[in-house]
Amino acid sequence: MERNANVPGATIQRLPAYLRCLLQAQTNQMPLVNSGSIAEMCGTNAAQVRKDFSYLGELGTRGIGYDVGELIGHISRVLGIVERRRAAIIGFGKLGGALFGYSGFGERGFEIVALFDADPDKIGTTAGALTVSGMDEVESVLRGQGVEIVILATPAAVTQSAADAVVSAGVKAILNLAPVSLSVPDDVAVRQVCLSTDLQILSFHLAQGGASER
Amino acid sequence: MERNANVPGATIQRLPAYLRCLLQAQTNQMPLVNSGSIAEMCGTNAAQVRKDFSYLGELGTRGIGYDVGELIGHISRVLGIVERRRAAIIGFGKLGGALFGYSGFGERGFEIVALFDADPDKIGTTAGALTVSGMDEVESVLRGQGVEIVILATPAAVTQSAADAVVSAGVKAILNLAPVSLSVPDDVAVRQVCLSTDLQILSFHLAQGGASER
DNA sequence: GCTTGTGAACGAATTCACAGCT
DNA sequence: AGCTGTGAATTCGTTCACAAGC
Repeated sequence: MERNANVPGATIQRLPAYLRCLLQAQTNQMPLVNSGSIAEMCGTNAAQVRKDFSYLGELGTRGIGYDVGELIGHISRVLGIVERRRAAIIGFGKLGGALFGYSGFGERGFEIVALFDADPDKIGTTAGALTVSGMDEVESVLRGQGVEIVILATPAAVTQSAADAVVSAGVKAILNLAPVSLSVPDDVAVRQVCLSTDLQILSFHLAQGGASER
Repeated sequence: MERNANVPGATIQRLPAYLRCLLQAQTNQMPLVNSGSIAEMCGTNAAQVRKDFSYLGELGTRGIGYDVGELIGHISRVLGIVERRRAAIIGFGKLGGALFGYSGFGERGFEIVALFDADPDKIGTTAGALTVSGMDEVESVLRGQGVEIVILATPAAVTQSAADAVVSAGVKAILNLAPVSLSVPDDVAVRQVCLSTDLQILSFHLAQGGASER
């Protein structure tokens, strides 16, 4: 849509962290930052920060640094979160419930507008302003609500079929919390989050003795 | 400790996914697999799989493939999860509670042996076989229990100080679920998991139109 | 014949180092 | 003088293509 197609994937993965640091700088009444201070806050290095930002345009002023407010606006625009995106959670168990209760999504550009679960005892119950829907309603509710992103917090065994319903509803972005690799058409973006995986990677570092990472 | 120091980081990050697929193959009574079938299960390609495994040694048999049981053993050994590692959760709110209730850690090499929270109302309460301890006990309990990995599920504002206590206790691996970048000595491995970050990356893909990712 | 293991080619990402503005 | 923006150099990771072994 934009010309951001040339922004490297590795850079995009760091933009949210930059955004977080910049919002904090803004809270701390800092009107300007330079690449060194951003690097320090995010745990990278100054050259990396400048190179990353350079893919987005010429955002700074030589000799001065970057305007915090402008940078926040620019990164938000690139990430497509200038207005909040509508998301849904499928699987309203402990994890799904914890995520729904988490306020961080709202602050970072996302609004949860639908909840789904397979358990008949949960269907029809309310959580906040929402009512939990059943799995047979996934497609219609997602379409009706204009959901753009779905978070899968389902048991592993049913996750692929949930994903299939989500894809049928025309959703193009899925965050999968179940420990299975999904197969979806390749115009659908999937991100896999698996805490066991992260623990195993940490375990490797323990097995090695020394650390150093990312 | 081992000679695995030469295994590239990118390979290590894929080992947990391979392990997951292999365990599933084992459940399905498949005694052998080849690089192509592993690739399909994990969403990579065969050359990648063979190259990754080659860093761990010569694990397969030409013309035949890989023995599932042997591979599982080998990868588990490299990841250092042949015996379960002891972990703790700091921050026993909704998220911490959901993680504690999750059985997947136990199946994948980890045992939760301690819980901590700052809330006086929670301290002293029991969850499963454990009693929730206060933040002033972090260092002593972690040492006493021989905890190797800590999961931080604390509010952002107190996460750095919790991390400091964890580091003081001699723990060398931290999984941080709070949306802040931690600063720790560089012999401590940290992995940052932030769902908002992942949602923002997905949002970028939506903003672009097409997807394609990992 | 089929599948692994691996050098070599290629491509992506990071770091360096300095020219260009303010 | 200070800090950004960026080509060039380097490092890291992936893919290719084929020799080696069952």
